[in-house]
Amino acid sequence: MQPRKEELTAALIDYLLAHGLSELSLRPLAAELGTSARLLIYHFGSKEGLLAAAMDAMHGHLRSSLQALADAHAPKGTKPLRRFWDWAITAENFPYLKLLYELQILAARNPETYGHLLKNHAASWLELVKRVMPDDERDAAMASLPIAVFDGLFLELMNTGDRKRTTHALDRFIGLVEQARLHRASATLKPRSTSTRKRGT
Amino acid sequence: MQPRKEELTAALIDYLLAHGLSELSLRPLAAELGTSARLLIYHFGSKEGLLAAAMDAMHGHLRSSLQALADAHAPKGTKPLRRFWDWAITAENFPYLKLLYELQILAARNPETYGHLLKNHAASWLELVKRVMPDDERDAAMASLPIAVFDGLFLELMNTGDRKRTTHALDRFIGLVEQARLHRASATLKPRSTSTRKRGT
DNA sequence: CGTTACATGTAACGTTCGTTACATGCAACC
DNA sequence: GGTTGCATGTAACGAACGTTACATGTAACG
Repeated sequence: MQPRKEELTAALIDYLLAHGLSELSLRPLAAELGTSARLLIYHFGSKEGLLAAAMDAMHGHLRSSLQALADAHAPKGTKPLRRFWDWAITAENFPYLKLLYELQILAARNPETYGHLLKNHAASWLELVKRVMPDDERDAAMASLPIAVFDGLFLELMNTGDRKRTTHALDRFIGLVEQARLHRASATLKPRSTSTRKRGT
Repeated sequence: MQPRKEELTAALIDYLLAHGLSELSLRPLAAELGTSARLLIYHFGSKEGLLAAAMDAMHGHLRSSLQALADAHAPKGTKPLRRFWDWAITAENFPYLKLLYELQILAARNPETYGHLLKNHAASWLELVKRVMPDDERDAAMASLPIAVFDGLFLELMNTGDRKRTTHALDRFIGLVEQARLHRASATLKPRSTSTRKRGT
């Protein structure tokens, strides 16, 4: 790729992170990048090619950042979901994820316009969650739940900006799951009063 | 309101439910409604007025439907969150909520364009959740959690259409909360082994 | 019958959209 | 030094956008 195109792609990403996808227009974009609509088409072929290049670069960035998260050794006792959350709400990563959620909504309504841009990150996230989850919780419904909690809290963070409350709520969820896990473990060790009692009648 | 305008509003709502907000254009809309862009402006004053009228009617519809849900007597033992979910994924209500989520995302990015249309249903939902929640769980973080679960699962339902898995995941969450509640209750009745033990050293 | 109010049709306005035609600069390479 | 290839400027294209001007139809009411 020509160096000029790479420069433009980087600036383009910043623009998209700041302005979103739904009202993107070549001329205002070009004005802010200090170039012209003519050149954007020249470098990227079309508006769709421009978006594709930008989203490709974004996915690359996110993938390497996720890899760095996976490589870093976890502070002991920190739950994976919480680590993922902390990673996601970083000043650096938050705008990227925000844009992905926006894209997901747009793609749900207009697949022919935005579908191409959406690598199936939802599916890959689900696999990621399943990988870190204990075996006894590895069914689709239980894997959906942490993702939904993450999605829902991230949405609320997008709309309210309240990092403290959303993070607190996530910790509550983690606490619920942990408590259930401990409860289940103790019930297995000494199956005394739980569900071994005959059903009433 | 003139009768013709009411007819148009009803048809307009159907169109918006089917096509979404982000790519709305007067002429295609008018063509499908069997009228003209000229008349849409005539009746609604402007495109923004048209959207405002449509969203107003939508909120009215949702409010009365929610009221009906509140008035109906709950099947005994059904958790409020599950009742709300069942209500939300109804064939009738689902498109409305889908549009509200779409609007919320768009408004988060372009408040000046879509902000007006967004009655603060997020806040009112949060109040609703707080109202049905036991006292000991009534802090903001714990109230955020059911909403986030609902939002996240609804998002996933929007994107995958998998009613079964998302509903199952919701039941899992309800189970977690219920289990924690029971656990807490028993710990209160016989505070024997939980947290009364001295911290180790 | 004339007036009034709602409704509609035709046509255009000015703007912005993505895209293209055409010409030109600039640096490197043979 | 001429050729080649990337980069850029100017200008316009046709289409679609929201909106408006102007004329007309229709039915109710005095």
